[in-house]
Amino acid sequence: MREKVEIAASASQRRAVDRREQILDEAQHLFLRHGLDGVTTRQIAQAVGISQPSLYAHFPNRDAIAVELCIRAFGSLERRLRKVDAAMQGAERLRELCRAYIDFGLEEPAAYRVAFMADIAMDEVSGTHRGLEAGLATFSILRNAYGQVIADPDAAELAAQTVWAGMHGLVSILLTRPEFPFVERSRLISAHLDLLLGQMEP
Amino acid sequence: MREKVEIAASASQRRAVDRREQILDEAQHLFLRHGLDGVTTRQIAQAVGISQPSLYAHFPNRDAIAVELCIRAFGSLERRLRKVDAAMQGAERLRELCRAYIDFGLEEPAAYRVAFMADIAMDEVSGTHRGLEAGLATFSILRNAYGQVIADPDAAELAAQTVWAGMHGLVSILLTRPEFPFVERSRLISAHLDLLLGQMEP
DNA sequence: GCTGATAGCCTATCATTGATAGGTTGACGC
DNA sequence: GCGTCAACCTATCAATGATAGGCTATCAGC
Repeated sequence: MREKVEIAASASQRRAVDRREQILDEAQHLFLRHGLDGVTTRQIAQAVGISQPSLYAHFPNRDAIAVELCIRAFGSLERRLRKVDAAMQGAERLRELCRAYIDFGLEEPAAYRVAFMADIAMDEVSGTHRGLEAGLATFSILRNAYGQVIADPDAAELAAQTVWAGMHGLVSILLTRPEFPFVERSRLISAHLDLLLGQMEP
Repeated sequence: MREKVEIAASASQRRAVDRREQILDEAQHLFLRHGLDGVTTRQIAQAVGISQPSLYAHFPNRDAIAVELCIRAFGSLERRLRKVDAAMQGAERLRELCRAYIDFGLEEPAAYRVAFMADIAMDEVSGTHRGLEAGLATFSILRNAYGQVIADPDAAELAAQTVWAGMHGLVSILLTRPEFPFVERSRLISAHLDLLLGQMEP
């Protein structure tokens, strides 16, 4: 009897989870094309094929959807970084990690914005620290890579944060102010990487 | 006669300009306290003491107000930079320019957000390139300072853009993700400046 | 089988937002 | 005086995020 209850519950739960995932899929697709502020709950609902209020059975509010997508975005970045992390060593690894980070931002701008630039209420109640946790997990790849090059953990942490901030600056300003007369992009990226990693290769 | 007409016109125009400035003052004050998205046109109108639709006699839409404040923000940053620029020379000047930039971002976060982080439609019609021009004027201070240290203008431009991006990264991530466990702030800033300016002092 | 509970969804409706339409008023040139 | 016009108002829109309350099909328990 107990077993039956659990099976039923899990089946129902699975359906609910499916629908939730479906909502996130469609939301991600829409965000990708129209940006975080260019998508309404009604558009999401229509894409899923349900009514707009039905979204609120799965998410407490619109921001909660954004937080979920933020976590997905970190997941995408994390995969890119892990691939590089596993394939390389030392200074080269650091440089390629940075390059992978920048590539992620420029190739998946919507994801990047949600992850690092969106004004999501990360300090509120609903599962918001999960976004922070996802970010920390991703960041730890960079920190660990620095840990293998810099002995002092504190210094490695500092270096990783500094370099991360530097990369974020380039990516975010390229995304936010594309009308600025930037130097040719690949040159800018290379120069930026040289600057950020210059300390490593004297 | 002609003179009278002109006087009257300019007086009327002056009144209109005053009201416009008044709107901007109140909007700036409100943006400062509640952020760009936390202020409604009704709040601005109430602060000024006029009806909400009356705002549209002075600005085509809400974004136009934001663009004006963006220009004001650049003005504030520009004053800070010019003060440093006039008082120093060489590598020290570069470092203090960067520090002034970072201080601006941290001390006037609302202004910084409007200037560098807001998703204002900078490519639209209404006086939007004025925001870009203001930004370029401000940036030119940094570029010129680099021009006095790096001979090749192209290289100076590249260096200035790179360093600017690096600073922007630190400021913007501190503003956007304050919940991240950053290293102690003054250490982080110093390390970041060391990194960005390291090339200058071998 | 029947039945009561419940998950999942719907329609109807809110309050708030940015924005528009159209009328009123008061100053000013003639 | 009188037309003109700028500045402003009230009334109202459409769109948006969010809530209230009701319908229905599934399913455990008898």
